[in-house]
Amino acid sequence: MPKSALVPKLAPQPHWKAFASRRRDPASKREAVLKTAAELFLEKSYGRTSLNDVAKRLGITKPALYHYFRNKEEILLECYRWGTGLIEESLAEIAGHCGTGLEKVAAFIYSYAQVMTVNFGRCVMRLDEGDLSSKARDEVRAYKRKIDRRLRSFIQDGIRDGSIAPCDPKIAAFSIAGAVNWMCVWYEPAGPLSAEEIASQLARTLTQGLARRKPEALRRAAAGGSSAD
Amino acid sequence: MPKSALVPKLAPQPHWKAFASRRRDPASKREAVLKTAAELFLEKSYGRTSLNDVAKRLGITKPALYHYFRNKEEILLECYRWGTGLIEESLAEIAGHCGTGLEKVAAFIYSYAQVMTVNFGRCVMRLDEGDLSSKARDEVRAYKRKIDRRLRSFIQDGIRDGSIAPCDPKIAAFSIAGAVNWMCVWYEPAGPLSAEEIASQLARTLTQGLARRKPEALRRAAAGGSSAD
DNA sequence: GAGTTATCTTACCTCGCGGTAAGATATAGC
DNA sequence: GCTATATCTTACCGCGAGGTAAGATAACTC
Repeated sequence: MPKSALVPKLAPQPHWKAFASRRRDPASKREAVLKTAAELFLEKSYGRTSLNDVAKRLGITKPALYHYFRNKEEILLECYRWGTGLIEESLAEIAGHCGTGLEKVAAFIYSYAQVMTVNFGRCVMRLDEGDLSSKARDEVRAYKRKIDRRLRSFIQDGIRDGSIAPCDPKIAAFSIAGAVNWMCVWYEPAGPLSAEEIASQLARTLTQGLARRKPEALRRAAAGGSSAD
Repeated sequence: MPKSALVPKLAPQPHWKAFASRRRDPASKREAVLKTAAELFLEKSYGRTSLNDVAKRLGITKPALYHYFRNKEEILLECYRWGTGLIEESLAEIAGHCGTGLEKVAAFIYSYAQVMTVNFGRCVMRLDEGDLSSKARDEVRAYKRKIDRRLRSFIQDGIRDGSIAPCDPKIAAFSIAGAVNWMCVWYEPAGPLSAEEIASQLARTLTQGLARRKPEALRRAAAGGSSAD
């Protein structure tokens, strides 16, 4: 199904159909609500997105939404949960890999960057936690802290095994997270850069730095930096 | 909520006094409004900060604010302008320095990070542009693009003069900007890390990378990196 | 096909926001 | 002091938001 070249492309098509009929299929309708809500939250922010906006894009009316969610905040929280689920997945994958700390950090950057190209993933880092109730906010924060701890531990591993230069793991982790999270702001799916391209460039720049390296140092790092042991 | 008695510490002291008397001093009162507004915008976001909140913290009532600003958005825009002014200052300073592209990038990171520890500076990168009218948004965006172009040109200089490894300047600039901008989220003035400490660590990590370098490569880079002492 | 139930709509409520009108009050100039 | 003016307050308006009540209607079950 080719995208019509003339239409600005942001224009809606697919999961509107979820509500085309009144057939009983709560699961997929709930999902449709969530996806359009995530879209709108990213376009206009949570605060400026009304439930009427969400309903209109789905071709229904506001009160219908209340058959699938208790209130507006629950929609937001579910977006967060879906997104953190995605991150969890890709993080679990890395945990399996063994290698130097530096390798694990690079893998982290790579897969985390990919998640930041998916709407639910973007929601996690781009939407404002302040819109959540304090209970839900605690849940999300706990999750984010978990991610942060993991990244820091990779960095500490790297310092220990000699693949990473001594540094403050806290600041290093924040700078990596910041660089990748910033994708939420500038990345556009329709843009010229593919997710993989960005992910690998980010991983390289952040681990190797901007500064030019001597060829042998480069070779060493590319090999995994583990040749010293 | 009980507030006046045992407020945490971020709680206000100084420029509340600006409105203690009704002496005619519009300039400093306007500034006081701006500073408390910036504070609140960072604490609760623009959308969740009502003009009543601002007024209350200043010890006055909402309509009094309209003697100093035409509307809420003007307050926000002035916060942006103040912040971009700060960035402009520190950027102009760097433009004077000559050196390798890498050195200029390091200097950029260092001083930009410092701006991100000041409330008005934080406003520029942390507040949501979507809250501005389209005209004001264009103004702010143009300014941000200017900063981005400048950073990219430093990177391109570095690639040309050999101090920076070949890379996509766009992605490199975004990753640097992201890492530093992220400070807006996690930095706390009362925290254990000083602004200088963070700034120099960021400059080092981003230019040199996480990966350990061979001594000679390190020496070479250190000879060209003025900000990492 | 009839009854039941999930689904969705129309109409409405309340609340807090940004913003305004009009009046009170202190300051500044003489 | 007296006046004029800048400053600030009390009272209010309209709007759009999130959310609810109650009824219409389509889809399933038997």
